[in-house]
Amino acid sequence: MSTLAQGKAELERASTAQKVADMLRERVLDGELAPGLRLSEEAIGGALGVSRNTLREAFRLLTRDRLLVHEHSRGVFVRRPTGDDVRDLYAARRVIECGALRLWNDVTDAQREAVRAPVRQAVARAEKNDWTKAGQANIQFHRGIVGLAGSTRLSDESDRLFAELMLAFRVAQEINDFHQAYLPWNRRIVELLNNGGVQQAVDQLAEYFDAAEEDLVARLDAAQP
Amino acid sequence: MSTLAQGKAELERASTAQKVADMLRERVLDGELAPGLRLSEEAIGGALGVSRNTLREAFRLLTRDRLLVHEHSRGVFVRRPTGDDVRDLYAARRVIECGALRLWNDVTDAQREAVRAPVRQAVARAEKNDWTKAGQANIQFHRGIVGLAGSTRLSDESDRLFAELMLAFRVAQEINDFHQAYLPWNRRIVELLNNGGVQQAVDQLAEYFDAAEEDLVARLDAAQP
DNA sequence: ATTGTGGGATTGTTGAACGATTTGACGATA
DNA sequence: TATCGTCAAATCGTTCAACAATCCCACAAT
Repeated sequence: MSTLAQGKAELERASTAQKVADMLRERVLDGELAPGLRLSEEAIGGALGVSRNTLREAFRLLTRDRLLVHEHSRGVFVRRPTGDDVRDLYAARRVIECGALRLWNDVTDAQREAVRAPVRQAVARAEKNDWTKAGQANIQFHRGIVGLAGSTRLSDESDRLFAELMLAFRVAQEINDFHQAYLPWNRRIVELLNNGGVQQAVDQLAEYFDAAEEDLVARLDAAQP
Repeated sequence: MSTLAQGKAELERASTAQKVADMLRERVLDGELAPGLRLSEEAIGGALGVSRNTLREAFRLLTRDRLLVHEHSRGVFVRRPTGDDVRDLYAARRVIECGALRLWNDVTDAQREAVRAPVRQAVARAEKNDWTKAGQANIQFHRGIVGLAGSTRLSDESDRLFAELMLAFRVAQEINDFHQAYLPWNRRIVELLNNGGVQQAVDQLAEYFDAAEEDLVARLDAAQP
């Protein structure tokens, strides 16, 4: 029965708009479609071989994820996060992740492992100088923290916040070395959690957010007038 | 200059899809479009005088808000929240609102007042037996709590959670008397906050969530097999 | 009672069309 | 020279019609 349940996802055909949206999302997060770029309906639709109506549905999906911004009669643009956006994002993360981390002692072992494992991965990958994968593991670490809350809605929204943050990293031109600087913080947090110091771990996480936000805002304001 | 900024909102014409979505959202939250109902593209589009394509864009917007669910090649339906949905919703609220409430001593007076005022309103309206308005004030109370975080993204997402919860109330057929039962809780929370007992207020809020969730899930499972 | 098997209705997607809006260049005026 | 209309081109917003793909339901067959 379990194998049947796995096959379910494959059977659920994705709509064309969904597939187009997934493709565009990748391009945006990769940086191939740079922040601020305008996405012409005709050009993109022609290149992808889908009609304008279908493409517009894909745009709506990405607008929901805040990767694109829609301006009336002007078109859709790849979002270019500002300093205020970053402050807003970190205000949300502070509440969500610190709140979730406080549940550490009330969750399953699997949930706790979903926090610990990514840090081990990040360390291993950092030693190989694979900062791209180390950065992905860093994201997984924070996804694991949110997962402690046990709410798919909260996890989904957090994924959107993370994606938007990736855009901000790109604008600030610090995709890789950003995660690098804060990896030690993650290790400290996991150590504190393993030793029963949940409150101290939460404090560390809050400090991390303070430092990361300040750093990112500064670089962002420097990168764009 | 301030008057100019106010007029900005009026100038920003809403698209047809946006207006249609707003209209449908009202109908859904009113209960005029009952949970589980299928929304025919042809029927709704014809009644509202908009094309299928525009209507589909409106559907996408409401699907983002989780008021509608989209099933491939089957159409869109008014969401019918289940017990699991409610548990998920409250798991998210616990983290968000309890986390936000902990910031009580670090926010502006205006933010604190946005928490106190709705409770006063709810009490006044409850005395007049206007439970509909009392319920709205109850929502405002929780919106105020989320607002302590100072993140528009978090507030927007919370609004979606609240809207989805209203749907659950409707299915459980306890729109009005639900808020009534928990009004005393809100008063106690505000009292504790005013007397400096932030941690106790958070504990009270958590208890409120526990009770509300249990109650709602029970009624929901009883209302639908 | 369960399993094919139609046909009818609805959604998914496309392509074209036209009005509305934005944009940028061009020239007129002070 | 700088500012202000004016106009044409490009693009978006919306509608419409059409067809393929899919789902649903009733009916027949075993």
